Amino acid sequence: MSPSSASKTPTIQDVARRAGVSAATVSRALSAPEKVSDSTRAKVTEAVEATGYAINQAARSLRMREARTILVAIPNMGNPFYSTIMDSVVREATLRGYGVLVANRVGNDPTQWLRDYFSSNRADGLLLFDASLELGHLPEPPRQKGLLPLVLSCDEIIDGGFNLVMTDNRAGAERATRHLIDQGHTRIGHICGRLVHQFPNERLLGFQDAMRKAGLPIRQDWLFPGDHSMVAGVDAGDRFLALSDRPTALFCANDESMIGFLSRTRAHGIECPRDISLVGFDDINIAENYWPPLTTMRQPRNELGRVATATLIDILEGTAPSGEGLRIVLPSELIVRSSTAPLPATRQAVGL
Amino acid sequence: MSPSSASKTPTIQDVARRAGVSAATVSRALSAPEKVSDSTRAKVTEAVEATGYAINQAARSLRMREARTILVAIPNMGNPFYSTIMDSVVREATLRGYGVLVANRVGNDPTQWLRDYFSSNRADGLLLFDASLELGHLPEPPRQKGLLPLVLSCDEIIDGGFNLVMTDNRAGAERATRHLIDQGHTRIGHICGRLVHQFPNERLLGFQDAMRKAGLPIRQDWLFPGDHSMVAGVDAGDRFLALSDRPTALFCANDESMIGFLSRTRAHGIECPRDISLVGFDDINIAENYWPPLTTMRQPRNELGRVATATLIDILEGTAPSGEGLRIVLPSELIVRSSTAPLPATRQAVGL
DNA sequence: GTGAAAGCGCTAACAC
DNA sequence: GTGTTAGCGCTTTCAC
Repeated sequence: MSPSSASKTPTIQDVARRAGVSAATVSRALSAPEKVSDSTRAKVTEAVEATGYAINQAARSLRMREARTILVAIPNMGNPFYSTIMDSVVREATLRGYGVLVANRVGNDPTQWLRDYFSSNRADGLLLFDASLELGHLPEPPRQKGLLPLVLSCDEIIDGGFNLVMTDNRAGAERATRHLIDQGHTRIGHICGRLVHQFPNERLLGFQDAMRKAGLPIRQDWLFPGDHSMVAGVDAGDRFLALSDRPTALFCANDESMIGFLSRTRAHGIECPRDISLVGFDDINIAENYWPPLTTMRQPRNELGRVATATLIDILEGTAPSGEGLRIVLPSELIVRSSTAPLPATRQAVGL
Repeated sequence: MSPSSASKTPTIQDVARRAGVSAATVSRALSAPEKVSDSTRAKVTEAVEATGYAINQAARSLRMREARTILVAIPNMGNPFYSTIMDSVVREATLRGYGVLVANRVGNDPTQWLRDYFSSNRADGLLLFDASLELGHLPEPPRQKGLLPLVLSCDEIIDGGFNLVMTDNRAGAERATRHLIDQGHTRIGHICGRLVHQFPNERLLGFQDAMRKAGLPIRQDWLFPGDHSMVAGVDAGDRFLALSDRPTALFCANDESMIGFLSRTRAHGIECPRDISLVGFDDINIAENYWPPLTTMRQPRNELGRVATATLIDILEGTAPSGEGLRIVLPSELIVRSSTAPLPATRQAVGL
C-alpha cells in the first residue's frame, strides 16, 4: 500500500514533490481549486491519490486558528431523546467537514470545563443540549470570540442573547392538553419538566394556556414535580396513588416520566387509558412499542439536530443570517395512540 | 477578566514573560513539574492563573504527533444501550485528559471514513462499538501505527488480532436460557442478534449450549432472525403469530427486540408471561419500567465503557499489559422480573 | 498561476 | 535547572 519506502504518513510536501509543484500550490489546489490551472490540479489530484495523502488537521488548526470541530454538551447521554438527536448532529457535521467532540461535565467548576475546550482550540462552537444545566454559568458575554453557544431543545425559558433551535414547546404543550380536553376530560394534571428557580417552563405554560382557555381549574395538588426522568414519573405515580381526589388525565412533560408513572400506577391496579389518560412529549423510539402505545407530541428530532448543527456551522463560517439571538422554532405534532381515551359518559356525568 | 490589553488568547510565551522564565520552562513546569525548581513552579503557576492560559491543543498535537483524542464509532447512536455506554466513555476519557470524537459512517467507502480520522491526526485510537458494521473492512494490519482498534460489546465472534472488551455473551445467553428451562419450559425459541455470514454469534451459541445440555431440541422454525432492533422483534412477533405450533418461551438477543415482540404479540391477545415467557439481554434503562417488567441479562454498561476506554488509553500510552489481542470479559447478571413465569403444570402435562 | 518564506504555539534536543 | 534553537505541517502574504 505505502508507495514510498518511508513509513511516515505523507505530508503536503510529499504530494508537492510527486506532482512537481510547490507545497503552496498543493494547498491551493486542495482548498481553492479555482485558483490553480487545470493541468496543475490534475497533477495534484493524481499525486494525492498516489501518496494516500490526508491533511494533518493539527497543523491546519494551528495555522488557521480553528479546529473545524464542534463541541456537544449533553447533560444525560443515556436519555434516548438526546441520543437520537446526536445521530443527526454527527451526520450534518461530518457532511460539512466538522468533527464532533462530546463533553460531559467533570469536576465542579461549571464554567471552566466548557471554556477550556475553546481556549485550548479544541472546538470552535458549542451545541448545548438542555439549557438547565449550564446556561446560568456561561461566561459573559456569551458570544465572545471563540464561544458561540447554540442551545437547543430545552423547555426552559431562555432570556435573549443565545441562539436557539427548539420545538414549539409552549404550543405543543397546549396542543397536547387540548387533546385531553377534547376527549372530555376536565380533571387534568401535569407532570412537570425541570423548573429553574421555580419559574414555569414553556411546557407548563402551554398546559396552563390550554386549561385557562377551556375555563378549567389548575389544581396545585395535580401538578407533579419532575425532571424528565423515569424516576420522577415513578414519584409522580406515588403521589397520584396517595391522592384521595384524582385527576382523570395527565399531560406529562416528556415520555420518560410518563413511562415511570405508568409503570408505578399499573403495579397498583391503575389501567391506562381505562382509569387515566396520558399524553407525553418527544415520541421517543419506544413510544410506539410501549404498552399501551403512547399518545405523545412528536418532536422532529432529526430536524432539530440537523438544523442546530447547520446553524452553528453557518455562524462559525460567517454565513448565518445574523448570529444575534437567533431563534428557530420547529413544529411538533400530536401522535394519537392508545394512552388516551374519551372520558366515559358515566364518569363524566357524576363529575369524575 | 482579560488581564492584558491584547485580546488574543494567551500563549505559553505570555506566561513565560509574566513568570520571567523561558517558554521551555513553562512547558516543563506544566507537563513534568518535577523537572523544575519549586520556586519556578510557583512563579509559573501564578502566571498561568494571572494570564488565564490554556494550552493550545492544535500546536501540541502538531508537535507531539498525537491528538489526545479517541474516536468512538457507533453504528446506531439511538440505541439506548450504546448511548448509556457513551456516558462512561466520555467520563473516563475526560479524566485521563482525552477528548472524545464521535463518528458516524458517512459515504460508502467503509474503510476510508475511519482511516481519515487517524491519518489526519484527529484521533489516536478507536473505540468500535459493535463489530458487525466495520470489522471486516478494517485496514490490515489492524495495529498499524496510529490505528489501534478496540472493539467492545459485540455478540459476534471476532477472530484474533483485535483488542476486545466485552460481556460474557455466550455464558450469559446460556444463563438466560437456563432460567427458562428452570421454569419448566421445554419448547423454547430464540430471537437472534446479527448473524455475520450466517455464522452463529455468541448469544446464539450460548442458547444452543443450554438447550443441548438440557437435551432439548432446537427447532429451526423457532429461531427468529433479528438484528437487535425493535422492528426485528415486531417481525419475530408476526412469525410467531403465524406459527401453528408455538414455543412457550423465547430467549431474545436483546431487550429492544424483546420489546418489539411483546408489543406486536400483545396487540394480538398474547399475554406475557401468561402465554409466553421472555428473557432479554442488556437491561436497558426502560426494562424495569416496561410492562411487564423485563427479565433480562444485565450488562455492566458503565464498566464496559470505562474499562474499554481505560484500556485503549493504556495501549496508547504504552502502559497496557500487552496490546496484542487483549481480551477482557466482564460478567453479566440475570435480573429476574416479570416477563418470565413457570410453565403452568396443566400446560406442561399436555406437552404444551 | 506559481514559488519562496514566514510563522501559527508548542516541545525536545542540546547547550550551559 | 534553565535557556536557545529547531521544527512539527500547514496556509498565506508577497514577489514574480
